[in-house]
Amino acid sequence: MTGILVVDDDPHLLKALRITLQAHGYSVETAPDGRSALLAATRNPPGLVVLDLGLPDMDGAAVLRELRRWSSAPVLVLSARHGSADKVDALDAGADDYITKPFGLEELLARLRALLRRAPDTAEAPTVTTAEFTVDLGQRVVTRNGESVRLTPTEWSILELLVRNPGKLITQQQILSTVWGPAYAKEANYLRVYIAQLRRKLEADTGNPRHLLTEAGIGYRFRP
Amino acid sequence: MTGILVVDDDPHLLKALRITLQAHGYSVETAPDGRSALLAATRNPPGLVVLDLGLPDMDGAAVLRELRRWSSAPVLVLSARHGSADKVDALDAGADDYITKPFGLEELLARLRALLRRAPDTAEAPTVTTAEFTVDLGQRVVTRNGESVRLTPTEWSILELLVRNPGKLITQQQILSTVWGPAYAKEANYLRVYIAQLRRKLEADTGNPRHLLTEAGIGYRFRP
DNA sequence: CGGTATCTTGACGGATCCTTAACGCCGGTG
DNA sequence: CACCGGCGTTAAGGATCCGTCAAGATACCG
Repeated sequence: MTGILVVDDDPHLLKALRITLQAHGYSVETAPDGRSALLAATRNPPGLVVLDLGLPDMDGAAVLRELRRWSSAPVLVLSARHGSADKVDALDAGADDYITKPFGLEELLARLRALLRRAPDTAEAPTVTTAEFTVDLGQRVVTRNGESVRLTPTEWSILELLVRNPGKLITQQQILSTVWGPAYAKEANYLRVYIAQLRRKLEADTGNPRHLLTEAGIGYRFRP
Repeated sequence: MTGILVVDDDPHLLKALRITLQAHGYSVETAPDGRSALLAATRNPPGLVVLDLGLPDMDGAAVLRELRRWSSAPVLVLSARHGSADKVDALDAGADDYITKPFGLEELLARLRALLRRAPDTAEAPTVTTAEFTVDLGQRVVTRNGESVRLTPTEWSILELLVRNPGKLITQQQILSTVWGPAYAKEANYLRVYIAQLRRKLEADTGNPRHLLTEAGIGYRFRP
């Protein structure tokens, strides 16, 4: 769910945009002026910014330049001014697109899609590290002592579930029903086999596991 | 010096754009219709495309889609049509910007700068190298032992997808749906055949692949 | 219209993975 | 101390998946 920051001093337009964008699956934040826009962007970095040029407190271009000092998020500029010089200034100040009011919502949405299509994936590649091995959830690689470890699909599913909830206790039923499906919630045998295989591949001392811990009678837990 | 391909059926506009763009330091190629545009783009991949929607031989959107099959260069669409639906269609077909005729040259140039600012540097070598072969993503050329390797379009699509994500595991569904389309997500047979062909052309020991690795039950992975 | 390159489809042996069962260990319980 | 349930380990069978090959279908080009 991409986060969009909408900056405009017209409350009606702000409300309309918020509703429309949220209806299309975006997470929306709004700001009525430049100062609060920069504050909001710092507090919760957006994936895209819709910026009106006519703000009460500061020049839109100034907001743009300030934002560009640290953010590379795409910026779509709204403006009531049709002049060529205004467009050139905004685009050269770091804006990625420029449309004039009044505009069609469909066009705005299409331009947002085009901009987001280009944007580098803000989706971070989480990689969990322990003293003995590292799990790269993005690349789907497990490394131990510098060498990559071969995991079967089932082994990976279990490890991923545990690693995505570090320190948290996952019940056997949870593992079984997410990996094999709800119908297999009673097959605790499977788990014993696969946990053993994971330990053999990842733990130094399989007898005394340090990261893949078992809670007798309940489930398992991953300790970083 | 970035290469720009300008596609328009109006000779006067073509000439004016060529002169203006060259004056601003771009290298310009022109095409009067869709067919020759695709040909020119294949022969000399441009860093950006300016595309008129009203072409004599084929629909502009069709040219766009065909181009997008292999090129990720930014596309700026020109059109005489102001309708919202036209803009949405073009943008969703893969265009990055859309301006209506008549337009100001200054605005066009500013929008080109904004697009090129985002585009991955074609100047830097988008070429991936392994111990045994090199893949030039810009020129669409694969070299092995100093000799260029002939790849079919399908082979190239698969290799490109894998090479653009080095070390990352790509599932069979991902490959099938990006290369053949989402409807073919179940045809794992195709993959087996084409992966075998790629290995025969690129790997020294087909039985022990060193770069095109298979992850049983999941997908494939490219190791640099 | 003929020829070439490419894509699709099917079949087979071999490798990998999942399932299942059996056995030993440990801690708790009566 | 004997019993028992839960867990770890191992290995064998069967199911699934993969690599390979080749023939037929299709698209492309002169």
